[in-house]
Amino acid sequence: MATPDPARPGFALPLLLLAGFRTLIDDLHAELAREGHPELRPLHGFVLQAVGVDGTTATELGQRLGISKQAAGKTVDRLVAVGYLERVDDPTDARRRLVRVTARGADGLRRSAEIFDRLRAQWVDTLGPERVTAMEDDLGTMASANWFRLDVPGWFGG
Amino acid sequence: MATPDPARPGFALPLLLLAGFRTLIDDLHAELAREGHPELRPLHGFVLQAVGVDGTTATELGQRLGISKQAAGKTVDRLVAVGYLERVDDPTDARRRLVRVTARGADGLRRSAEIFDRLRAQWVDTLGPERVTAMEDDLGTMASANWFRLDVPGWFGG
DNA sequence: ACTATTTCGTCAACCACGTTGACTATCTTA
DNA sequence: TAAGATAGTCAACGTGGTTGACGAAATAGT
Repeated sequence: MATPDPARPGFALPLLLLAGFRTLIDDLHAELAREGHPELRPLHGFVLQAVGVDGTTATELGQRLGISKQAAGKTVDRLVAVGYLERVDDPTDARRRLVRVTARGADGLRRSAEIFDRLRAQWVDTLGPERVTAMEDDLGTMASANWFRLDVPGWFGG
Repeated sequence: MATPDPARPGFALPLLLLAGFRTLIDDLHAELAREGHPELRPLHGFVLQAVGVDGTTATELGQRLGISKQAAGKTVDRLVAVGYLERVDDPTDARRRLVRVTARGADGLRRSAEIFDRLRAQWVDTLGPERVTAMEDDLGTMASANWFRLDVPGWFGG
């Protein structure tokens, strides 16, 4: 695995994709920690993004992330505990508890986007703009069916 | 996120890499389940590969995977329970318990390699051989530092 | 208007995977 | 031979996931 067998080329591709993803995510969170967001974990960015500016409920968040409402609720609990999300009562429906991004959450989200832009720029510097856009196009072609499925830990156990 | 903001191009790249990885891993395990290995989870392939044909110990496995010896030991427990690994005493060192891939484990590993080859061939059919090798080359360039770090759940929590 | 159903959130129990700390047994070294 | 390093395990805990059950509140049907 470490040195892929040339007779077994297929094995390198998933490893390379994972390594590329990890590189970006690790760099993102190292920089986020430097910029005042050390508690932000890789999953949190996806969750904040899925909550969105309009807010949601735990049940709908679960649907967006492809996980159960209970799992979504627990994840919201953790984000609330570190100050990135807040829960407010829905005045029009006493069953619902609206989940909203706090100012701190919005700051983390904005910085994440900026850092990702800078990281992509590094890839462009190294590989050239054509190769990066080609990679994005090709991955989009191959992975379009999985675009929305973000139940990331789900495919690694559980 | 679902429709990446063109003004924030950086955000699409990690999502695409993740989606590509997931696509391959999901397809792999769907096919493995069809071929008689439904218990094999995404992590298991990495572990089997890291054990290798010569076997290892839990401690060394942990070092190879970038996780603690305790975590490696627990993962070995699970793989032993489903028949993919076995533990044998080391005749030269009573402290050590050699971890070896069983015949069933070797079968899963062999099938995984074959399936990955077929999946890569699908990518070649869709994208053309040049684009696939370009993607592999470029990812290898960008991600070379992370090649060995497979403590996958580690970057998602814990 | 009243019942029946659906929906939302939560609790509880459980599983997979990771962590650190402590401990025993064994091997190695001074 | 005593001292130190190493292998494996146990325990407690954290994160992230699952299913099942349940009460409270909204909605639908008669």
